[in-house]
Amino acid sequence: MSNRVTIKSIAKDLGISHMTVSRALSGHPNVHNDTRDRIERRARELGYVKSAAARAMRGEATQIVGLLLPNILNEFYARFANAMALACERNSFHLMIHLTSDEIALEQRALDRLREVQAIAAVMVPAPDGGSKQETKAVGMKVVQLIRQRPGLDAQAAVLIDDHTAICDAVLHLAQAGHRKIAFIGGGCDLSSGRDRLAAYRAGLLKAGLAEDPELIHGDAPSFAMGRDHAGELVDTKQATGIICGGVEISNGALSALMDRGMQPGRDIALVGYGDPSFYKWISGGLATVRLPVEELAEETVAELITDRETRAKRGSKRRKLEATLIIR
Amino acid sequence: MSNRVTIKSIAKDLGISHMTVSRALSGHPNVHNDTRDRIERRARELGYVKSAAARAMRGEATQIVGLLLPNILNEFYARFANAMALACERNSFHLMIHLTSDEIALEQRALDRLREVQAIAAVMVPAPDGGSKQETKAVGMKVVQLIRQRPGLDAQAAVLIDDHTAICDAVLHLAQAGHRKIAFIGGGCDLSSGRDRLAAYRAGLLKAGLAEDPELIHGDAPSFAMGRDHAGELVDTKQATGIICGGVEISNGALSALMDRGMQPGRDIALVGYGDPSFYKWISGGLATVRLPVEELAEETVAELITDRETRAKRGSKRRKLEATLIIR
DNA sequence: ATGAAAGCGCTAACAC
DNA sequence: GTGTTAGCGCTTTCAT
Repeated sequence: MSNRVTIKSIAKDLGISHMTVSRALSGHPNVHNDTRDRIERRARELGYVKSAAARAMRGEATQIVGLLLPNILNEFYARFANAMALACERNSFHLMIHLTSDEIALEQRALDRLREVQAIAAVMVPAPDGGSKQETKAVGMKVVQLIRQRPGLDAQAAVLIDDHTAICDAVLHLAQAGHRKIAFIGGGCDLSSGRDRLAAYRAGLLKAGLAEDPELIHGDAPSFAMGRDHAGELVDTKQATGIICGGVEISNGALSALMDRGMQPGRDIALVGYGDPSFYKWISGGLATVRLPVEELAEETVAELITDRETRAKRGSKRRKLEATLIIR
Repeated sequence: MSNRVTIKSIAKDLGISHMTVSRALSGHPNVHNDTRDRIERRARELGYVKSAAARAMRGEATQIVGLLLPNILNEFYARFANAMALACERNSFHLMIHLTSDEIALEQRALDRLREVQAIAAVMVPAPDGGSKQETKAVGMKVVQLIRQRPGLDAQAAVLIDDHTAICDAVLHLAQAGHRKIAFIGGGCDLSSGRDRLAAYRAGLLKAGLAEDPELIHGDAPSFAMGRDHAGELVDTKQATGIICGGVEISNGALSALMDRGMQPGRDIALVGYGDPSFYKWISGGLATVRLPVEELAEETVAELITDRETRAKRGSKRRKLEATLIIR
C-alpha cells in the first residue's frame, strides 16, 4: 500500500531529480526531449497520476463541485443530477453528491465536508428552514441556489424556475373546463418557490373569477407523503374536483393517492402535475402537468460555475429564471 | 481568498503554537482545559474545518467513494445511487458520481480521477468492452463490480443479481398463457449479465417445450433506443406476441415503442419488463416485470466497503448474488 | 502542558 | 537543461 507512484519515486527509479520529473509531466518546456520521453513512458508504465491532495495543498483549485439535493429518486432531481454530471464530465469537474432529505442539519454537514475538500462550488436546493433563522456557512466556495431561495444563505447566484404563467394557466384551464373546487397543494412559505407558486395559483383563481377556499389550499414542507395525504383528504372529504400540484414530490404523491383509490386522472378528477416524468404521458391517456426546463437549468448552472472562473465581474449573473410550460393532455 | 482558516492562523491569532491547536482540535488529552476552550471557541467562530488535502497527504484515508454508472436517469440506477448516497452519508463517506454512458474510455477516465483524489473505493457498473480486451487500471483502491462482471477488470468484489429463476418463470408464465412467439431483448454477450439472462430465457423456452427462434432474440449493447427499436421491429414485422426484457433501459425502451404504437401491454401484447420503476404498476392496469433488489444491492455494496476496512480477510466476500423476483400483474 | 522539527507530493523561485 | 530549497496544512516524534 505504501507504493504510491509519485514524482519522487519515478525520479529515484530513473536516477534523476524529482523536479525534472515534475517539469516533464507538467509540460514545462525546459526538459530535454529524451529525458521527457523516458519519464513519460515510465510514468505511464507505473500508472502515475498527480496527487490531487498535493495540488490542493499548494492552492490549486480542486475542481470539485458539490451538488446538494433533497433526494435523487424524484425524476426531476435525477434528470438534473444526470445533466449536471454530464456537464461536469465535459468540464473536468468532479461531482460530489450529497442528499439532504430536505433537512437543514444534513445540509450544513454536507457543506462542511465540501469545505474540507476545498470544493470550488456548491450547487444546492436549499432545505426549508422552518423559521430557525440559522446562518448557513459556506465560506470559501461559490454557492448556487437552485429552484428555491432561502434568506440567510449567502449564495452568489440563483437558478430559478419561472412557473407563474404555467400555474396560473393551469387554474384557468380547469376553470374553463367547468371546475369550481380547484385545490392547490404546495410547498409552504418557508421557501421562495412555495410562496411564488401559491401566488400564481391565487392569481389564476382571481382571473377565473373564483373565490379562494382555505380548505382547498395546503402548504407544507414538500414531500411525497405530504402530497399523497393532502390529495387523499381533498378527494375523500373536501369534494375537490381539480387539484393543482406545486412541487415535484407533491405531484407524485398526489398521483399515487388517486391511483390507489382507483381514480383515473382526467376521468374521475382533474389533476395537474408538477414536473414531467417520462411516464406522465402514459398515465390514463396522459396527465396534464407543468413541464420544467431541466436540461436548461443544468446548463445555466454549469455556465454559472464556469462564468465565475472566467469573467465573474463582467456579467453580473445573479438570478436567472427559466420558464416552465403548461402541458395539457 | 488567501484567508483560509488553518491551525496556524488560529494559533497566531491566539498567540500560541499551532501544535497546541492541532492537539486541541483532534481531542488529544494533553491540552489545558482553558486553552482547549479558547481554541475550540475561536475555531467555531472562524468556521474552521480540517483540510482534507493535508490529511490525505499524510496518508489518512480520504473517505471518498466513487460510483460509476452508465447514467442516472434510469429509475433503477437512480434508486441505487440514492440508496448508496444515504448509506454513504451514514458512514461519513463522500460519494463522487461519474457517468460513463457505458463507454469504456469515460470509465477509465473516471477511475483515473478517482485515483487522483485517492478514493478508497470505486463501485462500478462495468461498461461493455466490445471485445477490446484493454486492461482496466484501478490500482490503489478497492473495486466493487455491480450487476455485471467484465473480465480483465481486477475487482476485489462483485455484487450481482440472480435473475435466472425470475426470467425463466417469465417465459413459462407467457407460455402458459398461450403465447408461442415469445421474444427476448437482452444486453449482448460482452457482459456476464447479458449471457446469464439469455441463458435463463433459453432455459424457460426449454421447460415450456418451445423451440428457439433466432428472429425473436436480440442482443446488443443495452440502451433505451436499442430496446425501443428492437421491440418495434418485433411487433411490426415478427409477429411476436410476448416480449421479455433483459435490462432496465431495454425495458423502458420497449415499453415506449409499444405505447407509441398505441398498444396496451397486457391487452395487445404481453410485455415482461425488467426493473420495477414505481410507475409500472400504473401502466394499463399494471405491467408484469422482474423486480430487482435495489436497496439490498446498495446495502450489500456498502457493507462490502466497510467490511473491507475492518475484517477484509475474515469473510472472503467475493461475489454476492441477490435474487430478483417476477412480479405478475 | 506546550513547542520545534520533519515529512507527506507537488511546484515556484532560485541556483548552476 | 537540471538540481536544490522552501512551503502549502497537518500530525508524529522528540524535546522541554
